[in-house]
Amino acid sequence: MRETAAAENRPYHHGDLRRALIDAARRLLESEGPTALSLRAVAREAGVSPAAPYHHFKDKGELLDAVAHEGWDMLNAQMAKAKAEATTIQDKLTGLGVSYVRFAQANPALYRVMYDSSRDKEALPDHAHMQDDSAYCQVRDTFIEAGADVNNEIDLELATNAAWCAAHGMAEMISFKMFDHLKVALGGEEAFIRATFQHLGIFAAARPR
Amino acid sequence: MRETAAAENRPYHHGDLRRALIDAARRLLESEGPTALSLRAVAREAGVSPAAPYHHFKDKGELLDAVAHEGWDMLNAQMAKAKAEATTIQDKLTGLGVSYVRFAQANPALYRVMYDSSRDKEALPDHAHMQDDSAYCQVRDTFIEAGADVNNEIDLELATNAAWCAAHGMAEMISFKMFDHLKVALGGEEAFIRATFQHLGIFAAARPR
DNA sequence: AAGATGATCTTTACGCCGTCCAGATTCAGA
DNA sequence: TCTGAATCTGGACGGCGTAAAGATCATCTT
Repeated sequence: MRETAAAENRPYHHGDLRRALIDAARRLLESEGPTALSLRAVAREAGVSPAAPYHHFKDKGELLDAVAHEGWDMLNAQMAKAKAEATTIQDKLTGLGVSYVRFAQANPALYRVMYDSSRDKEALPDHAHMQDDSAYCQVRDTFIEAGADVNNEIDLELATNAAWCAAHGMAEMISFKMFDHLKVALGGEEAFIRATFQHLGIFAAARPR
Repeated sequence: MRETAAAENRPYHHGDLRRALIDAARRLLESEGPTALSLRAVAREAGVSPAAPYHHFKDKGELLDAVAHEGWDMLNAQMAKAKAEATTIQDKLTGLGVSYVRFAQANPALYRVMYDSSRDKEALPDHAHMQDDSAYCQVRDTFIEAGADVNNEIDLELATNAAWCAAHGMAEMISFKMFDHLKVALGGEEAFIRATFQHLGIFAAARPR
């Protein structure tokens, strides 16, 4: 008797069920949305019994955490690419912000999981803002490149936080239909994002003070 | 046989079960958080059978919508109060932003429900941004009072949207522990909010352009 | 090589959930 | 007063997260 999903032939026990579960979860997240993502559905998609995941994750939340972790890694990578491709400091800053919003827009369900699992712990995961290649550090470093005062740690963090607020706020707003006419008037979504950032100042110009 | 919750003696059928259900939901939301808010629990809290709510709401989502609606009304009122109490235009703008964030902070579960039920419809509810007393219109009007060009509708909407992004982003960030040391360093949460807004420009100064 | 050990997976079960349906109760209008 | 509609109850269904107990299988010890 064959499983319908992605199993085919299982070598010993499964091989790497943990990996398979995370992949199945991300597949379901894309295709069915966040509300349809149940532990049982993930197990089903991976071709395994409903209780099997408990040997790899303490509970559903821990599986979601693992999915969120990969989301942050993807976001960090995408922003690094955006920064690398930009030439001027100005472009780097704006590019980072636009890249952030575009990620949220391209992976809305994943983006939601990333913040939901953060909110439970009342903290963004460390690798999302503490490691060298993190989105947070990339923004902060760009502010430094732009001439921000390295010695004023507080102000540097404030600026980075402000940028994060702007980007996250924009990421949540852009999917609301109420702004569609602005996108049209400005000639596309990216123009809308850039225009909003311009009003917020922070991504449009480095503001060493 | 008496119910344990808030029923006591029911006159005819219940009186106004719709009202009672919304109140029960908000009570549970405050005390138990958003994850614990099930339709059955709400019915239980209201002292009524699990199927009773279906005579007043199409499904769970519609009950949540009603709760969200009251949340937006509360937010609009709180922001109107903040604006009325401020004297200068500067104070009005900053006060609106601070008031928004404070609301989200004081009612985190309600704030979550407000945006979750919006996201499902891909639109903020009309009364949250279209009526005269809405938070959106209050911010926009203040920009006008501050000298924004009334004829440039697009730019005015962009500015208002930008302000909303900043406030919402800040509202989501402020509960993360990773910023606690900034709150301490700046001498309180409100100072942290104001300093961040200052970096974002938009709430710190009207920016007619 | 053989058997023990422990990790992995399945089966079964429990209580909670959202929702539907059939019947009871009560209100309102003729 | 009778009738019909609105409101509420009780019970049922399938899906959920998760725990416990048993089966299976890779690996380690001797």
